[in-house]
Amino acid sequence: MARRKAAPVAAPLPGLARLAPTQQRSRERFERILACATEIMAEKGSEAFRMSDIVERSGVAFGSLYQYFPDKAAIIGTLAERHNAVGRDCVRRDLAAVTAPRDLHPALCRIVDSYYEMFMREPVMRDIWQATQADRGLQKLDADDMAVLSGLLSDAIRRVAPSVPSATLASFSALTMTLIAAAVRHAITLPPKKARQVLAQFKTMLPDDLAGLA
Amino acid sequence: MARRKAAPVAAPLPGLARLAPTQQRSRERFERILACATEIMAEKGSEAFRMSDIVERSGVAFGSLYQYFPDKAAIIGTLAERHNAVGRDCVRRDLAAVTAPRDLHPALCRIVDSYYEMFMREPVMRDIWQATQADRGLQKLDADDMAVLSGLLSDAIRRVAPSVPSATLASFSALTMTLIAAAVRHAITLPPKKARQVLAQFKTMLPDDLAGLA
DNA sequence: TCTCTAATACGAGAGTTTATCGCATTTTAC
DNA sequence: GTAAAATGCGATAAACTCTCGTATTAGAGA
Repeated sequence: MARRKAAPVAAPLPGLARLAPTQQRSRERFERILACATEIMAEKGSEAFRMSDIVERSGVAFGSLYQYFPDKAAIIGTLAERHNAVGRDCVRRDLAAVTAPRDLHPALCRIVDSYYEMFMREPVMRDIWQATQADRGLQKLDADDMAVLSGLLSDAIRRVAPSVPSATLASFSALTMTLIAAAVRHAITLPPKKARQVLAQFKTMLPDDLAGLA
Repeated sequence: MARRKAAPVAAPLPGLARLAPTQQRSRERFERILACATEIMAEKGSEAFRMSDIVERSGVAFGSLYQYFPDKAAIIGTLAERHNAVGRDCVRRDLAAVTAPRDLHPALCRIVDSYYEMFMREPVMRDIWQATQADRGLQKLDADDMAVLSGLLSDAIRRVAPSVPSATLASFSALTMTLIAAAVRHAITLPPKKARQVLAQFKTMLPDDLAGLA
């Protein structure tokens, strides 16, 4: 990071892109930058990902790059946030099916599968995630995402078991989502067959009733 | 990273320190560098950790620093490896008590507690871990550590249940250790009281018999 | 169509940080 | 005491990220 003086375009969301440009052309370039960034990360890994790579591949100059994104972390952050949003949609969808206490365990299992398939479909997600772990500001972004996921799970459980105490529920949800994320990130490092086996094992460890929460 | 020409001291372990210097004085400086690095990380976080900070605080010149460590990652790697070794000792000790299948669950619970207490005793471990996650080479170091831990668990189970198939056992052990690490890293972000509650919840999710492995 | 203004684009180079190299100093061996 | 090996040093090369003044382009109004 070098010196910083003025924000030339508009109020930036912390760690994310500057406010969207108004002209059509620039919106296209914005997307082009993100697309190139994704390609480069997929090819070279998050570690070797350089601003100069994006300049070279996208044809967008340094100055322009920094008109769209306040810094390098913002590019990674924008990619991460898009993927996180996809993940949140999966979870929302899988939890929507919970209408009775006994639906919970199957729903958690579906989330495990959704998450695993999402990572397998977009291997670059792993690089993006690693890049977010490397930056304090971006770690917060993932922490916030986890908080939302945890909230979604809490809401689903509350729907079918209103008597569970709030504090217990919050702790349980956060832990469960953390473990699901950890298990899936572990699984994607394995060959697919092993991965399925490991995830099956993991599903048996997920709670299949709400007794522990009472 | 800049250019590299020759390894002036000796064959470096990848990601770690160069081979130990022979003289007493230099061995002391080596430790001094690591001690300062730990302090700086604890104070400023892994993100803001600079080689120039170490030079300033330790009084060791740049050239000398790089005589002991091939690069910045090696300093972090050396710290990480030391902490990992402590963790492995905990696990070894806790698993040594397993002499029958029913000892397994209590042993896993003890590991959870040992790990949590280790992190609480040395908060800088969290920064060191984050720094290792930020570097591809160091990620491997943690992966290797996890492989060892997983192996220790496999050995313990094999001792009391020789009939469990190897492949199943390996998958189970790797998953279990991964989940323990994830749960503990989650817990240390919480206030201690909540953390205990979450870890207690987690322990109930750990398998308490070996039926699932048969 | 022309013109004016704001938005967008540009890239040399400033500012940081990591890492090296050749020479100076200290330790060890004999 | 002296030669050789080990260790110490810091200016500076190299690799980055990010900025700033200027050039170009788009779009609204005449």
